[in-house]
Amino acid sequence: MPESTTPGFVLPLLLFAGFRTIIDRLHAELAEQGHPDIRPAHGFALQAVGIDGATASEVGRRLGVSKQAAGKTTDRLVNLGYVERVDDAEDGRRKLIRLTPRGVDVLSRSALIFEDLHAEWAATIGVRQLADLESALRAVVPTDGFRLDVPGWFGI
Amino acid sequence: MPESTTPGFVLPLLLFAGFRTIIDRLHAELAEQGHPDIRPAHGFALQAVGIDGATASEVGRRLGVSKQAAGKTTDRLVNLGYVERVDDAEDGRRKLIRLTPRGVDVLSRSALIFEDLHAEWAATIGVRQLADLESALRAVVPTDGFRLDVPGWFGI
DNA sequence: TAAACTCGTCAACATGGTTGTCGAAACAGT
DNA sequence: ACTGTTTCGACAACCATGTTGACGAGTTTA
Repeated sequence: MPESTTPGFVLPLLLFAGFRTIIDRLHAELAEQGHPDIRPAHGFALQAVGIDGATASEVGRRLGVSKQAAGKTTDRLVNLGYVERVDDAEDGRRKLIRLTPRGVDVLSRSALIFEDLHAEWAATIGVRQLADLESALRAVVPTDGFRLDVPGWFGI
Repeated sequence: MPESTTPGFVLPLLLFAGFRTIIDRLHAELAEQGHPDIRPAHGFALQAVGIDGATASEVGRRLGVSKQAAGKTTDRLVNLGYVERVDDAEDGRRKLIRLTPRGVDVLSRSALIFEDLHAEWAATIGVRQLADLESALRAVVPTDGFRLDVPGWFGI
């Protein structure tokens, strides 16, 4: 029995490196496809806004940050042309954040790129191995961290 | 053919969730063991300083950030008592950053906690499955260093 | 010796987060 | 119908972590 034990600190580094690899490739692709200014945090925020739109408070709740932080990220996304704020006719306090066509475009492009990257990983390590990797991760991460399964990601 | 394909965007979320799970548990443990003020970015920086010490420029290079950013992180670590700056007798420009005993303590505690968490994962998904997960990740991540230059996006 | 490089630091700024506060609007209970 | 509570978005101050650009001082090199 070889006992080739990996030091424990390597595991988080590998997980982080895997995440970074995918996200960096995604944003390199997006930059080439006409979205050079989008940043990872923007992607998460757009996903939280979703196809149906949401208020800043709701976005904050979905992302697990304060409504003020969500408001500031929204400011940047408005500035970049990815979302817009619309007054809610039924509730004078609310302002609905809605994806612009450009926002929808970046989300649908992201979905395609994610599929490509997923397929690339499958080609590198094997379809079965990738499925095993995913199911192993599902088993060890707490399930509550996953409200980000936004339908708007492929949807359109 | 079942084709129960996971959507591509789930993979990075799983990787990120796995990383976050480990790092959050690490810091909860460290807080209980007398290091409540240490943050993930500090851990990476202390690791880059290492037992032999390093200059700010060298730490920046190891972490993939500017020397100015490394200097600022060093300021915070000095403030928290984890490192100290020592003038280099041989080179008047340099100031060696060295771990204090407290800095060594947090690194060795972290190593133990990482081993515990690794063993926990092994118990949950199986030793073999964990080894497969690690070797799959090694196959898909580029072998060069890890860049940590995106502030704020995993709670650092 | 003069030029070029390297070191640490200062300054200004961007990003993404936090708390606290506050007015306006909506809601709930008497 | 009035009143107290809650929620919404916004403002302000602040923190942590990054970035460039500049610069004096020390070291290396041609």
